[in-house]
Amino acid sequence: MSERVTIEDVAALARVSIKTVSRVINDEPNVSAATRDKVEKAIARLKFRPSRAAKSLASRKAFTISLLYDNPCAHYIANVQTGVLAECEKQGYDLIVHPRSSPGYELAREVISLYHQARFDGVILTPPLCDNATIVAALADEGIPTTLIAPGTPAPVFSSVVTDDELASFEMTRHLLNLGHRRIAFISGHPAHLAVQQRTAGFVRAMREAGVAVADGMIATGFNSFACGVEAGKKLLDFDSPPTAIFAANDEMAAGVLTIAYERQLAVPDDLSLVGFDDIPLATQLWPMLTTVGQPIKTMASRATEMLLDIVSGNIGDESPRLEKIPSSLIHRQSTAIPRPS
Amino acid sequence: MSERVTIEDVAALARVSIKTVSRVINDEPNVSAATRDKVEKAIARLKFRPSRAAKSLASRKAFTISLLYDNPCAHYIANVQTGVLAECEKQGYDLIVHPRSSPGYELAREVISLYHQARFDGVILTPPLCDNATIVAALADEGIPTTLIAPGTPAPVFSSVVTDDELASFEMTRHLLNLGHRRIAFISGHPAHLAVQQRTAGFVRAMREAGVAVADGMIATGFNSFACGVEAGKKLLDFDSPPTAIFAANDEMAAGVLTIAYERQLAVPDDLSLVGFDDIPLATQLWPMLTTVGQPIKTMASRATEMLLDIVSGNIGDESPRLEKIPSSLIHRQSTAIPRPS
DNA sequence: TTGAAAGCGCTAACAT
DNA sequence: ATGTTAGCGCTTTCAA
Repeated sequence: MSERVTIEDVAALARVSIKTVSRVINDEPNVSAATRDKVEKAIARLKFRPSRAAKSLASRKAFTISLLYDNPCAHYIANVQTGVLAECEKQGYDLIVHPRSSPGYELAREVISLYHQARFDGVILTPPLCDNATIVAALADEGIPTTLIAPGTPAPVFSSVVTDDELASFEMTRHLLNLGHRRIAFISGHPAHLAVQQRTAGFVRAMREAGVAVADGMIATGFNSFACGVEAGKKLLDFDSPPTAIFAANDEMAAGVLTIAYERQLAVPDDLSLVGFDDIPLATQLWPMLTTVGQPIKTMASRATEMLLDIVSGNIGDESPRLEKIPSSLIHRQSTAIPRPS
Repeated sequence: MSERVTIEDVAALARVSIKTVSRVINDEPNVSAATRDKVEKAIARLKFRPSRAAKSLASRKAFTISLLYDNPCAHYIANVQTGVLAECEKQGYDLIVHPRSSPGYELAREVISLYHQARFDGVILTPPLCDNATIVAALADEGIPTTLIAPGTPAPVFSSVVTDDELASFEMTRHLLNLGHRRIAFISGHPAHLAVQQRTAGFVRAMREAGVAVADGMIATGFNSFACGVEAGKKLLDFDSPPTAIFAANDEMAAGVLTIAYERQLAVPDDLSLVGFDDIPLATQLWPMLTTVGQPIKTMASRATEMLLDIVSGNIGDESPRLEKIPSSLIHRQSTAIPRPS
C-alpha cells in the first residue's frame, strides 16, 4: 500500500549514512551506542523492515534453507518441520519445503537447479532420501551444504543426527524386567529397515545381561504393519505358557497385538503388559494408551538445522562431517504393569 | 563453485540485449521466433538460471506465498501443504510455512512484518486460524492478499474453499440405509465444532427422508475423542435392541466403538456395521479398516492456492470474494455390510 | 521487434 | 567510528 521505507529513509532521518544503518540492522561492531540508538529510533519510527530480496542480491545468500522429504508418515514430517523451523526462526532464516514429487534422479536435478537460482543456501535431508545414494552423491558433487536426519547409514560426506535405537530398546526391556516380567516376547520389525533391526539387538542384550533366557518362539518376526502385529499376537498368545509382556518393535504392531488381547479377553496391562516403539499418534488413540519409546524427532531436526546453518553462515571452518547421537526416551503410559502373581 | 551465469552472459552469447533475454525467460511477446530460438540455445548452453533475488528486487514481488497454521493434527497439515505445493510448483512460486508459535496477536504482527519485508506475496489461512477474528482482521487491514481453507464461518472479506459436511453425512447415511439397515445409531461430535454439527443434521435428514424413525437413544453425544467413542459404544450396544449400524461423527470415536465390539465378541461388519468421518490414518490402522468420509483436503488446498495466486499475480480484477464448495467422497472399506437377517 | 539506461534496496570493499 | 562508491542481476520505462 504505502511506499516502501528504505534504508535511505532511515539514514536521512537519523542523519547518518546508509552504511551505518546497515551496521545497526546487522548487529555489526563499530557503531557508537549513541549512533546505534539514534538509528534504532528512526527504524522504529518509520517501521523500517529491510528487504530480503535486496539483502539476498547484495550478499549473494538466500537466507533460506530447503527441507527435502519423501515420507508417507505425516506426523514424522510435521515433527521434523517443526524442529527445523524453530531453529530457522532463531537465526532469521526461511524454510522452503520440497516433497519429492518426481523420481530420484529428477528430484536431484530440480534441487540443484533451484540451488543455482539462489533460492536456498543449503539442504536438510530426511529418511528415506538421506539413504538415497543418487541424491546424496548429486548434492555432494555440487558442493551444496547439506545435513542428514536419521540416515540408516550415515553418509560420510555430510554431518548427520541420529538416535540410538539399540540403547532405547535395551532400556525398555530393562523396564519390563524391573517390573518383574521374565517371559517377555519381542516382535521384530522389517528386516530391511536397519534402525529397526537394532531394536531387536537391544532387546536381546538386555535379556542376556539380566541372565533371563529368551524362551523358544518368543521372538516373532513382523514387518512393521498393524496386520503383522495381529498375526504375531495370535501366535504368541497361543503358546501353552504365553508371555506376560510383549515388546513390539513399533507402535503399529503393538496396536495389532492389543486387538488380539481384546478378543481373548485379556486385560492390558493386568494380564499382559504391552509396549511399542516410536510414539506415533496411534499410541495415544488406543485404550490403554501405549507405553513406548519416543523419538526425539524435533530435537534431531533442530540440531541438524543448527549444523547446516553453521556451515552456510560460515560460522564454522571446513571441519569434517560430524555424527551426533540424540538419546530417545521411554514414555510411560498405561499399557504396562507388574505381572500377575502366578 | 563456478561463477554465476547471468543474463548478460546469455545476451553476449546470443548477441542480443539483456532485455531480449528477459523477454524470452518471461515468455513475453514481441520476440521473433528466430531470436527466441537463439536465446534459448544460449540459455541451454550456459545452463543459465535467473536469480530469484534479482527478479524479486526488480519486480517488487517475492514469488513466494506463506502457509499459516496452528493445527495439532499432523496429517491434516501435511495434506494441506501437499495441495498448496502442487499449485505453487505449477506456477513457479515458493512456499514458506509459518506455524503459529506465539499467541494470536503476535502471530499477526509477525506475519505483517514479514510481508513488509517482501518475504511473500500472500497468505493461506487454515483452521483454526481462519476463524481467528484478530488475525483475519489484521490481514484485511493491511491489504494482504489472503485465501481461507475450510473456515467454520467464511469471513466475507476473503475467498474461501469449504466442504459440505451435511451432504456427506446425508450420503453416508443413505449408504447404510441402502444396505438394509434400519436401526442406525449416530454418535455426534463436539457441539462447539460447527462443521461437526452439520454431520448430525445430514444424518437426521437422510433418516427422515427415508421415512425411518430414529429410535430413542440412538443419537449419542460424543466430544470427538476415542474415549467418548468407547462410552457411547457401550451405551448403544447395551440397549435391548441394539443398533445394527453405528455412524460416528469422526474416525476416532468409531475406533472407540470398535474396541467395545471386540470386547463384546461382536464381529464388525457382520454383527455391526461401523462408519466414521474424516479418513484419518487411524482409519486404515484398524481391523477392519473403516468405511468413512474422505475430506478432499489436498484439492481444497490447491484450489485456495490457485485463487490466491490469481490475486497476487494480478490475473484477476478486484473481484469480490468467492466461496467454493468441494464435495467430500465416501470411502468404502471393510467395516460395513448388510445387516444379519433377524 | 529490439535496445539503452535507470533503478530495485541492500552489502562489500575500501576510504576517511 | 563513520562514510563513499560500486555493484548484486534482474525489470521497467522509454526510445529507436
